[in-house]
Amino acid sequence: GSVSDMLSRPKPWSKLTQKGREPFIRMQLWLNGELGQCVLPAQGQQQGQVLHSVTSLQDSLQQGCASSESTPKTSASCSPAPESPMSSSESVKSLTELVQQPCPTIETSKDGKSQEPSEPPASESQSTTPLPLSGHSALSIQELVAMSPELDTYGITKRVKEVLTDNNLVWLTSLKSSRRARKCAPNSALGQRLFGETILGLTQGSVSDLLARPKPWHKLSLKGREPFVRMQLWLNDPNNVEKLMDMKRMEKKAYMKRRHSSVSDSQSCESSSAGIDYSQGASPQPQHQLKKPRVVLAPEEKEALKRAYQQKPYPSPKTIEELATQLNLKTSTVINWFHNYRSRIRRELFIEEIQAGSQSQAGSSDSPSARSSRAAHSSEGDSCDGVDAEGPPEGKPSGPEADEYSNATTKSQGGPAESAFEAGEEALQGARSSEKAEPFQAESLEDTDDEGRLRAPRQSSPPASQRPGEALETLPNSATEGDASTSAASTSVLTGESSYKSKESSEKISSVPSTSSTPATGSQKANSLQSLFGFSEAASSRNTRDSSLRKKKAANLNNIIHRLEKAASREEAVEWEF
DNA sequence: TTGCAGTCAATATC
DNA sequence: GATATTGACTGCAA
Repeated sequence: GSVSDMLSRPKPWSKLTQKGREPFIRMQLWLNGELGQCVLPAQGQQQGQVLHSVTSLQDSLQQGCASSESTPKTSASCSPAPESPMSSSESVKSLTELVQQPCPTIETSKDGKSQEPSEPPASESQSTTPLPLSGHSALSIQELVAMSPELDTYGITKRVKEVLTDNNLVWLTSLKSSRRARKCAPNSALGQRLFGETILGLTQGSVSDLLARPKPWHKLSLKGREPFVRMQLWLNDPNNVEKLMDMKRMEKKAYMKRRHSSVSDSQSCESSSAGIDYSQGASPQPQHQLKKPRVVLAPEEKEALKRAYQQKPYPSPKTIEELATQLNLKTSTVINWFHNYRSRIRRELFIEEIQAGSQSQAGSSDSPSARSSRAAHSSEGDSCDGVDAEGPPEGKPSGPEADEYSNATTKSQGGPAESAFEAGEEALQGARSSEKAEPFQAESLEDTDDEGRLRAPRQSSPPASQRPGEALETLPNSATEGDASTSAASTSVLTGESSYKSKESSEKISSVPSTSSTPATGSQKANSLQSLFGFSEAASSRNTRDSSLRKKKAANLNNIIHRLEKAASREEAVEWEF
């Protein structure tokens, strides 16, 4: 079915995602008949710029089949060529790299009209993929990732941002507040988009996210590490900026050319139905109709979801349904929201930790990644992980950080106990008096049929006293009413202090060995990688207590609830309440 | 089945 | 117009 659809209704190259391009690459490979010849021709100046990657790509291709790690199921259909004897990742790279290579000769439109000119920036930018693999062409990016030492993800992104901003390639939020910075921003900044497309193979949004909220190395999967390895390689490339500048110039040139041609050909373009120019921003009507409108949650809905999250980071399906019903949202939307929120909160916490750490360790290039790694070798008592693992001394007051869980989790919702629901306090003042008697309880959604706890009319913003989830704020007060076993848990959940030994802690502990064992010591490749990446690692692991406390609290809250709930669901699901 | 990692892409924000 | 945000999706693992 997919094949039929693809053959009858191919999407233009410029509209295809990397994954979507894969089948066309495969078809092209198949059409070429010989994988070694399937290196897609680079155009003009781009060719030189992609020389390295093309060379390595050819190396890879000549090894054999261009299978894809991401699509192992289809690798059999790829080509009869044998798998590379060197390593599977060689062939893995080939297609992955291919997808990022220019493909001007591939015509995906049915009428044979090349789509390439329709969006030169995309195709051209992708054409370059100037992975500085020179000297390492035998290594695929996956190999590099797999064998790379632990990288300082935060440091890398910091340096990338510095390099880009120093060269006026991008301008970042941190600079936005400065008018001077805005003035300094180039008129046509190269930006995250081109950097992402050419260097990382990611979209602008992903790049932005990645640069702003890098995850620690030890928490990244192999795939997740890839962009950082690419960034590191790019940083190591002495001509990185020049290449990007060239790219920028080419893109601008192509843009001007396209614009010029589009103006002169506007008539024909408009009249062309088959060759609809998808990339011109004039999305075709049929496609537009097929598009699902993006769901945008209203602030009150978000608030309600956040409150629900604070009660139950891992709501049961029934709770989700209740939430969806009462917020008039799709169940999948609520599910997605919880997934995304949990995921993003974890990253927020990491960033906070970094920032707190960097503040207390000015001038240090330390990173949580590095810290966690060091902690594996350091004494438990004072190391970051040791602290994390052990948590704060029992009963030790958290002091001013008591409300940082919420700051980390919702940025504005106060602490888990008294301050846990301070967000929107003013708007909710009335609610407290009027509806306090009927607090929202996530669990109660499951156990009762109470209505009116979450009223979030999608069309209009309700008055303060009727805002959805408002009654949630009273929930913590009821949380200590559980039985003895739950009481302790609830208390810890509410205070965010005790019982810190949470999943997060154990996760971190378990992650330590993995990070410390990343490189294969003694391996020549590993050694060369060490020199290749040349990352610096600071030696300090002190003063991470404050930042780790935040992390502890949030992790504690989220995971204790989840674990206890799971345990409870096995035994006394009905009685379990917070 | 559930949760997560990673990512895209539409949209909001600056 | 560039960047930030975020809902949705895919693939994977437990």
